[in-house]
Amino acid sequence: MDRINKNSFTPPFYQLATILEKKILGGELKPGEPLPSENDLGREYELSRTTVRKCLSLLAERGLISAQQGRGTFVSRPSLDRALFVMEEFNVHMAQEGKQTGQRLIHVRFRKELPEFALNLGMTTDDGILYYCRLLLADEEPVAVEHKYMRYKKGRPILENEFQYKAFSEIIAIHTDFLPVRSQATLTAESAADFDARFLQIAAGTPVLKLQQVLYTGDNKPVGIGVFYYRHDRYSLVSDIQPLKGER
Amino acid sequence: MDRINKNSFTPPFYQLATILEKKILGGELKPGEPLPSENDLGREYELSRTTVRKCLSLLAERGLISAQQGRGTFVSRPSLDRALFVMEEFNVHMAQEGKQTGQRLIHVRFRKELPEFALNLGMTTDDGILYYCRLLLADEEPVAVEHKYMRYKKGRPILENEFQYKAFSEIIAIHTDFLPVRSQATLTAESAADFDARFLQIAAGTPVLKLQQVLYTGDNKPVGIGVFYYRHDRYSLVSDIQPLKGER
DNA sequence: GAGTGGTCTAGACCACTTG
DNA sequence: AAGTGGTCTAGACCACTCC
Repeated sequence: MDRINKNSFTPPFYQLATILEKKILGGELKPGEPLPSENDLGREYELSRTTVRKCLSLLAERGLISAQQGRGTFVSRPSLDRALFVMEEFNVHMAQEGKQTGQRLIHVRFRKELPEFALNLGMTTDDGILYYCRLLLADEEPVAVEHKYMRYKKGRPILENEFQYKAFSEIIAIHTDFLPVRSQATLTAESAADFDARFLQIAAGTPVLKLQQVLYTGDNKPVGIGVFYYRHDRYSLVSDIQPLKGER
Repeated sequence: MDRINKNSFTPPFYQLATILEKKILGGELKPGEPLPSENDLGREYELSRTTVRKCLSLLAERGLISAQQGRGTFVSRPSLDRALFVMEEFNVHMAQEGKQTGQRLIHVRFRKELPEFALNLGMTTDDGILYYCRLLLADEEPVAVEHKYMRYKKGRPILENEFQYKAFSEIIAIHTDFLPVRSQATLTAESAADFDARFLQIAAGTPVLKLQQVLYTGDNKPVGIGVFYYRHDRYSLVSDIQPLKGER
């Protein structure tokens, strides 16, 4: 049996987590089977229950086990066939890849009407809509086109560089009476429309990744919609699920 | 100041989390600003430091704050412009939408060679490759085509229904000497090839969502590759970021 | 050296499940 | 009634940051 080394630089809860992870991945503990109870694990490895629990919650986060009050903690089905895609803001995403981002404002307009898809999402016009559209660049090359629609009262000027440095939800919070607290996003593939294709420098009809984002207030009214079209050859999402870094 | 109700059904750490979340979303605590120290929060709300920490770790998980040892805990930039897409196995995903899944095995073949893209991913042929290809259905309608390549020794028969009920990583673990412990997946858009388009009942060239999954052993050798093509009108990913459910 | 977050302990009470 | 996980407390030591 592996023991906990209390003089190690890696803390006990993490050591125990790698021990248990090894048993699960190695098949010693099979899906559906219960782990020893928290008290038993504490006795076995000479750790307090709090520490055991911290370890188990780490494994649960990673989808390896799940706890059921009153019953026990059980090994989950293999989690390698899942994927987790974290989509950051464009600037952040590209910075992570070491690329310089730029942007070009294509349109800013005050509109009285919303496009049909926005109405279908439950958004209302009210005092009017501010629409803007930007081309997003990475290392000088076009990567995405974004279209934004937000509820807006005329006469509250927005500086152009706000589009650049503030998140959409911030802009709405600052320039309207609405406070977005919820965001729902949908990701699919689609054919590039003529308009977007032109700015992306691709042929119309080329596949693009489409991200649609809807921001809601606390009472679940949509107050902002963003639609992104990404060139499929310059933007993709990556998920990496790996075992815990084991150490002494 | 909001107080903690110790007789409530919602536990104190959760109550405190909603209190702090409200202050952050409402702008009372602005991005970059420090929260009160854990000890101070404990004194202020009459909770132990452990409980305060549990609350803070909940907010940190949700991206609202981040802690820095020795410095303090700080409010993060607005997180509404992020998105989190969790991609489950096909069966699980469709079950969540209340759909019945089915599948049709298109090909199973023992191959001596790998396609070029697989070689580029660092996969080696060795004793040979098992290739199979399935059509995935939801409520009788074609949704995706998957192609799988795994290192494989001849003469270890696989039952057809294993493809149906076991995850790819399980099949590899059972039928080869390799144990996948790491999975890397990439998501993009692409044009449907003739082959896939036919089975998906769409025109060749139609945009599809492409997911490519590579399974690695502990020493980071690829042992299995899966490629999925999803009809964009029948498959999309959804992310929903909402505030904590506040209660008494 | 004072203050911060990171970890750990030992013990307690609760809600839930099972025999 | 016994055992399980869920929550909380009070106190301790450590590593880190900043003055």
